Parts: sequence; structure tokens; C-alpha cells
Amino acid sequence: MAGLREQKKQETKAAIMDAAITLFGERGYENTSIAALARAAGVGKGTIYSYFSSKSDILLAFSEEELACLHLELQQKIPVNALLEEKLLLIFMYEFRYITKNKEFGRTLMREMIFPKALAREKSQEIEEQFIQLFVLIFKEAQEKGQLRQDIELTMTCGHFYALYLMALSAWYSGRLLSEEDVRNALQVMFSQALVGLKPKSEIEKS
Amino acid sequence: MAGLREQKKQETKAAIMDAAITLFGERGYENTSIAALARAAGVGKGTIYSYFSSKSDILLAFSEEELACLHLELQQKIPVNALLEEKLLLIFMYEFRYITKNKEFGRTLMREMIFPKALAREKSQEIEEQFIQLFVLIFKEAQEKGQLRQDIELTMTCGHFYALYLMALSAWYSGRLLSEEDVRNALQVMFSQALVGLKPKSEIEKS
DNA sequence: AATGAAAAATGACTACGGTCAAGTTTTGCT
DNA sequence: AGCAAAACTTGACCGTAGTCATTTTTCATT
Repeated sequence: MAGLREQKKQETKAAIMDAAITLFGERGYENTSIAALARAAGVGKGTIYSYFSSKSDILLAFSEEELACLHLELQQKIPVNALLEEKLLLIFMYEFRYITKNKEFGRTLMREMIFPKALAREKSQEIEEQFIQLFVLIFKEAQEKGQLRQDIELTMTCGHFYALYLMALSAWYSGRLLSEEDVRNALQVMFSQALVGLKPKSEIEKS
Repeated sequence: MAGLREQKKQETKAAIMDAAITLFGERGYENTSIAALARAAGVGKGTIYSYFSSKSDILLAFSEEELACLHLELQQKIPVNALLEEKLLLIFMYEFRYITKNKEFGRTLMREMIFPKALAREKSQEIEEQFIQLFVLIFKEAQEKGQLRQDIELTMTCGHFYALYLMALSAWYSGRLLSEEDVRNALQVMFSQALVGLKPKSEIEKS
């Protein structure tokens, strides 16, 4: 019978993911042991490691699903006629709120996303890729409207804004920014600086 | 006899730090267990935890010392008359080379620096503070020479460039940038974009 | 010098992430 | 159906970070 094996594998993997969604949601990532996860999924501990390469790999898989939802939801909430800066702020604050809903969870996820171990590289890149897709349309549109330079690759522009978001997130985790409002303000300021440039206007004209 | 106790405490702490410098240097952070550290320092395992709050706390203390050296060395290597962009590139590439000399070590350090746990916050901020001091003089000078806007706080400017450095570092850890040269080039491009701005010139003039 | 209280050191212990040799199930083949 | 190879599962086991009740050392007081 072709596919019995494959089907069972899918089921097992789904059971693990379901257990992860439940337990991570209930008690958070750090407080969920692999043993508990295995118990909840109805499999042995070792089985988990034939579907995921490490505990953080499960976190990444979990987040990939959750974030896909989030981004879909987000795509519909972006007002078409808003300014570029407003759109960016909306996206990043949405992301910020999700990531920091559970502080420990968010920290572990970001650590794995930004400084991934060799084993987790692939998944972290997929998530990032997904996130970047959100921006491509927005940036293309902005370029067409003449609100963004056309001589810069979109991935560069993306990277630039994402870097600033990271900085703000880090500042929040370090306690230099305390509230959501602080983060929003910091982002707003940094974004407009990035757009206009850090050089004085007189200097820019020279080049 | 006043201070015997205090003196011994200093000695014990120094012994732990020395052991850390030796063992982390020899086998790296991940391959050094607390038990081994305790053995090398000639103390019990528990003792280490009355001087440091966690393993990563030791890493941070270790790095604080090492980086202080590095930054002192660096301060003398910065050519006075170089362009702002060249100076920045020099500093960040120096830092990059140090951090990535041992990949695992650097990853753990950066994870702890950028997304610190509550316990390690203080030390990670001190290291960052130390790093920022490197820039203050350079930026002040640049402002005086009219190469940087004066209506932006220096800490903001710092944060902006540091964010871009982080992005490059992350890209290296994710495998999107492969060599030191790639990182240098990426930084160079992003820095000049940050200085000139991401908006087209025509748009900037309007504001 | 003797003593008891306070500070510091200790290592057996716990809980966890991850491994792997042994056991179980599925599959293709005769 | 019977069988052997391949794929999959399992939990006892390992090494490690971090804890804590107990023991040892220091210090002030008499």
C-alpha cells in the first residue's frame, strides 16, 4: 500500500506541531521540556529528533506557521494610500507586538533568527524570506511614486529598515526602551533619518 | 584583621576569570563546562555561582576585559584625517574580526549582547557603552566638520550605524554574506546609503 | 583563647537537551 | 502467506547548567 508510511509520518509530525502550539502557548517555550512535548504528542522522545533537529528548530517551525497567519492578516490591514513611513511603522509594530507578546519566547526566536546555528539556518531564512515578501510590493510602489531611490536594490532597502527595527527591538530587550510607545517613536525617528540621510543637506548636494 | 575576607573574595574571582580566559581561549565557550572551569580555578562548582549569575554572565565578564583591550588598541589605530566612512569601516571590521575569530563564541556573545536575559542586562549594557565611547569623538569631529547633521543626537547616529553593522553580522551568521570582504562591501554600501538617505534627492529638497 | 554568629565554599542532586543501540512496523519480493 | 531488508520508534543513558542543605572559614566580642 503506497503512502501508508508517508501518511503516518505526516500525522506524527502534525501531532508534534500541535503539541508544540498547545504547550508553547500555555507555558511558553522555556518551560516546555522535550519530554513533556513528546508525552503530549503521544510519541517517544527520540521520535521528536527524527522530525526536528533541535528544540529551537521546533520553535522555528512553530513560528513559521504563526507568522504566516500574521502576515496574511497584516497584508489586508495595510492602507493602500498611506505614506511609506506609516506603512513601515504599521508592519514593524505589528511584528513587534507579536514577538514580544511572550518575552522569553520572543527572545529565543529572535536569537535564533538573527544569529542562527548551522542546523537552524534554513528555517530562519525561510521565515525571513516570508517577512521580506511583505515589503517588496510596498517598496516597488514607493519607487514608482518617486518616494524611494531607484538605484538601490530592494533587498538592500529592506535590510536597512529591518536593521533599524532590530536595533529598536534590542533596545527594548535591553531595557533602554520601556514601552511600546517608546519603540514606535524610536522607529519613527530612525526611519525618517534613514530616508533623508545623516549628512547635512548641503553636503549631499555636492555628491 | 580587616579585609582578609574581601581580599580572598577578590582572589577567588580573579582565579575564576583567569580560568575562563584560559579555557575559553583554548577550547571555546561551548566546550568548556562549568565543572571544568571550577576545577581549573581550584574552587567548587557552587562557588562560581556566587560570583556569576550564569555561564553566559562569565562570557560577558570575559568579553568585557578582552574588548576593553581591543578598543584601547583600536583607538590608536584610527587615522585622524581619514573620512568618516573609512573610520567607521575600520572600527566595525576590527570588531567583526574579533567577534568571528571563534564562530560559536561570537554567536553566543552577540545573542547575549543584543537580546540579553534579565540577569545579564547590566553587563551587556556596560560593554555596549564602552563600544559607543569609541564613536563619540569621531562623530563630534564629523559634526564640526559639517559631515554629519547636527540636529541628531549622537546616540541616535551611533545606533543607526550599529544597526547596520548588526545586519551585516547577522547576514554573515546566516550565510548570506560569506567572506570578510563581502561584509566589508555590504557595510560600505549601507553606510553611504545611510549618510545620503534612501529618498531621491528631489524629494529631500522638498522637506 | 574561647565562642557563636555571619559569610563563603562545597559537591551531591535535579532537570533538561540530545544520542543511540535495540526493538517494532512497514514494504517489496518470491 | 512468508520473509528479509529498510524505515521508523523508543526510552535508558550521557553530559551539562544550575540549586541548595550542609560544612568550613572568618570575624567580632568577651
